[in-house]
Amino acid sequence: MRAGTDRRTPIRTLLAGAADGAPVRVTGWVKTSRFSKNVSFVHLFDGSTPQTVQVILDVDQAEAFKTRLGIGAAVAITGTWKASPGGHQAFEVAAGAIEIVGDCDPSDYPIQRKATSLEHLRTLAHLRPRTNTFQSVFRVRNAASWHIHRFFQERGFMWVHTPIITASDAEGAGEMFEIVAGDPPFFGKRTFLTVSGQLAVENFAQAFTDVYTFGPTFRAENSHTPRHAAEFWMIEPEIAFANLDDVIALAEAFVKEVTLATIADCEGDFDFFDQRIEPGVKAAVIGAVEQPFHRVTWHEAQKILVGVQRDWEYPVGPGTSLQSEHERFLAEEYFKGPVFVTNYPADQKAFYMRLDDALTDGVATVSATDLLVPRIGEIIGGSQREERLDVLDDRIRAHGLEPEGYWWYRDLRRYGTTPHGGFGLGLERLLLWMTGMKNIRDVLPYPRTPGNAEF
RNA sequence: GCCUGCAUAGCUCAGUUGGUUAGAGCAACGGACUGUUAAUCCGUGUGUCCCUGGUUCGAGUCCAGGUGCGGGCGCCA
Repeated sequence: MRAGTDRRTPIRTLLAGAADGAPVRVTGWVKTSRFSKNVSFVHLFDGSTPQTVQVILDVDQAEAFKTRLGIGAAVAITGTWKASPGGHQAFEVAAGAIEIVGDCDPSDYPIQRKATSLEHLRTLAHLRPRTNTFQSVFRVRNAASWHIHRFFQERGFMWVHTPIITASDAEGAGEMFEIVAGDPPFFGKRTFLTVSGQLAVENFAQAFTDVYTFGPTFRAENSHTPRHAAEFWMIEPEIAFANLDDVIALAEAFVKEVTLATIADCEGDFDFFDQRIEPGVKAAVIGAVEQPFHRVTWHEAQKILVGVQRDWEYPVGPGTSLQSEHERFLAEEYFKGPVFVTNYPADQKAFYMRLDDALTDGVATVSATDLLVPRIGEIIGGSQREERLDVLDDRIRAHGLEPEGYWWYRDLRRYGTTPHGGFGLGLERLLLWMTGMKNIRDVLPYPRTPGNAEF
């Protein structure tokens, strides 16, 4: 019986430099295998790296196990780490003992040793993590999540676990899923799944100064696009004693550092995206974050759009709103990189965004910003918050809401309030941008979209 | 929610103006061969042509409805 410490050596660790001749125990799943008269090869993956490890079988081992070492089989192999005569790897495992831990019949295993469409793999959400693409996607998702926390923690931000269940039924960010448990209602009032932790986290910013949330968020919108999901993960920092410029500076530093650190951690995965998913994406993303992000006011952006000779599907200019086609033009063609659009008309934005002191071209604006990136469009929405109670009340009423319903949010404006702000960033949209993946359903482990919650 | 496209073998697809036994590549399986690398070569099998109804001598093909999936737009992250 093996000792607990001998459970396995991750393939990533082996490839990073195990000693020649060292005894190893490698566990994983068969990626491919080739059998011939003299020597046979089995390639294993275990999720620790995009690379496989090659295992060498002698004639007797091949004869004994060849029918059980097809794609998908779970195996544990003890053997020796030794230099490889083959051209594609420096070292390999010479098999000693071979254990078939879990058989897998290739004739009806849904994952094939060939290219398979992402659409088809969505119907195999339980098995697609074993494919190259999803191995890379979810390693990158993990690395990005880690660097998101690291970015904030290194700067003294406190992670606040804002509630999933909320009674704020008008957070202004979309349709909500209602919780129907209990009759009378379990919580004594109507409750919903959160669409944003922002209102809740603002309170903590007025106590801990720099805070953030990072967790699942829910929208009951009937959206059918590659960029929308009913359940997604959002990062929402909130900072006190801060204005819109501080929020933008934070957002820019955040996107840049998280992106570069994630790519540095997952070089092999990004090489895969670059070669198989979106040619050129790696250099384009790195290039984008090595320069200052552009910045333009909403009114300036409209002037740019009006000056372009183009048949817009939607109108541009004063009184219009930025549509997807306009956002993509600004990020992809005009600025050719990430761009912050600021100071949107007040009637286009949520009630909690701070009203600017002066009108622009006769239009009331708010200290809000969206970060637009090529291919994706908006990945960040943020603002300075309205800290003046009388203005906030006017804005709440202007949105057809009742100030009384926001009594605790309003309280913050009465007791030692500060100028403050923050932003929300969709994790999946950041991942789409970094990796070149095209559909949000392919960067969520088990995507929830209208009509789809099978897994 | 609006608009639009698609549905044929395990997967990706072709299938002509409606015509008789519906095809290819890959995968799988069998064999040969090879320190192989998405190996290569030879061979083998594979179908509720999404469902229901209609038109027709005859429907994978045309029509209607339904179902499923994708894409564009809106909402937003």
